[in-house]
Amino acid sequence: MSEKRWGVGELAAATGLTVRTLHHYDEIGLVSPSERTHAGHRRYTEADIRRLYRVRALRSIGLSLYTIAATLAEGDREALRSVLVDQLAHLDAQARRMNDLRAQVQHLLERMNTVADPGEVLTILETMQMIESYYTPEQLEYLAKRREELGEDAIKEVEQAWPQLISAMKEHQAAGTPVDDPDVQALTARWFELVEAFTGGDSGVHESLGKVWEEQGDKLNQQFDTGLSPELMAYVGRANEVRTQAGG
Amino acid sequence: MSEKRWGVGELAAATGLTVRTLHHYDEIGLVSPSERTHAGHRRYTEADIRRLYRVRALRSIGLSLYTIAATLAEGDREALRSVLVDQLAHLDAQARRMNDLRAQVQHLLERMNTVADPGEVLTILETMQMIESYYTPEQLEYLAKRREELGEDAIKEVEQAWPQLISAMKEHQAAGTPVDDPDVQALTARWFELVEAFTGGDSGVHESLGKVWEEQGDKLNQQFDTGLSPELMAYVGRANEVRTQAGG
DNA sequence: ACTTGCACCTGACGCGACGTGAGGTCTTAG
DNA sequence: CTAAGACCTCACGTCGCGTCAGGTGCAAGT
Repeated sequence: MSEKRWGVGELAAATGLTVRTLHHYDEIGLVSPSERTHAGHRRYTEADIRRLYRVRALRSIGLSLYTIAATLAEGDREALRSVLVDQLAHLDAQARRMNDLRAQVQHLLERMNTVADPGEVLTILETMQMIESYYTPEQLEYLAKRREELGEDAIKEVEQAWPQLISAMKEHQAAGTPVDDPDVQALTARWFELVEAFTGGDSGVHESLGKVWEEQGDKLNQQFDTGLSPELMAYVGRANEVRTQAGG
Repeated sequence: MSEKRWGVGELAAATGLTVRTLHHYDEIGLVSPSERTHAGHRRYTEADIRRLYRVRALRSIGLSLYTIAATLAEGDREALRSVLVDQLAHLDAQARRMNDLRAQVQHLLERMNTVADPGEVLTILETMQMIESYYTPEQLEYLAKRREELGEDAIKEVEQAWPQLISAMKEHQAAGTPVDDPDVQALTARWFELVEAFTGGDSGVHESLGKVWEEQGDKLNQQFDTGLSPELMAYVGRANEVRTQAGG
């Protein structure tokens, strides 16, 4: 009746796994056959196969073999729920990462169309990385903490606010609006508000950005047509002087 | 002037990488220092560092070190563009996979709330996998091909159509509507239309599903309250007999 | 002169989930 | 008696480094 036993090859063919995979699961003790023939051949019972199916189910949602082993060892409902919840968060994070990367790659491809010299394309890459690495590890750690404190939503809001702020500021600068104009002053206040909200008032971050700007600003300006120009930065700087003198 | 050279530790601190990483890049010939001191210490030139920045930029968008090496070796614009395009597709696929997995996990969590016995939760897992593995590799390959032919949108449409179809059919069955009722016949036609659209008329797939149904139908019915009951399957079967006799 | 300390070196194992042989054993059919 | 399968056990390769372990070169302090 239920005495039927399965060999590895047979089981592999039935489940679509490879023999090596079953060997591996046996090696690490995740799914071991209950019996062996006198020749040492693996003989899987129905119970073994049920365990195998559970393992595959948990694998199919992306859990590691280690986690699966632990979960099946616990065997209770809450253990399973908690790994599923963790996995949900993990997959969320992964999906977001992928989307972010995707956006970067697409951005880069679009930029490539507007640049003539092939060498410049690579220079863009260099510069991208340089800006990132001008943050020291401590600063990066600090920023990461801020990110947690503020929460994802707040960060996204800030990131979406920036382009609008920049373009508004650009228009004023292009139109020659004086820096003590109320609109400009409001925008400037908002500008530094965002910067401080994001950096937490860490002046080291500002200095780093200033440093990279001195060295790379012109290049950046040439290549990133939608970004910040040195003129704009100077304009904002003058506006901020007026602002701080007025306010302080 | 430009005679400054950098040691590994110095460079590591400046870029935020580890010394080991720089060693690794040197080992595989990806970024090697142009010089060494007489003591064998690595001395990186500016050109080396520019190469390093390019490497990190390409890494930051998820390329493998091997791909980066190949791309930088080619050095031309089209090579870069093509790897970026490939990477875009790759990231797309990854993101979709993550989202699919996420959906599955969430689905599973929801199901867990409606089931009492912890053992049953694991049985759900078993059954999920069993259904999948009742498809032979050839069948799976075939289904994958169909998926491509039909396109993602069509598949999604079908998947969304199923629950509605099932619940409508369920109501008729519960109400005792005769199987030759025009509404029921229309629903049945749609039912098998969807099945065939999805499987491409591969009867092997039907047989597999029939087989798993005989063995697991009752269990499935107990655990998946929103799904298909044997009674409903029988009802649809009878409706289909009427349909095929009427049409053929 | 000796020690301490630091930055650096090479070499080698470890991870995760198997793929891919290599080389030997057991069983069955011809 | 042999050839063909199906099975066995090592054991190395993958990828991008982390993490020791053990040794060298050089400058400052004792």
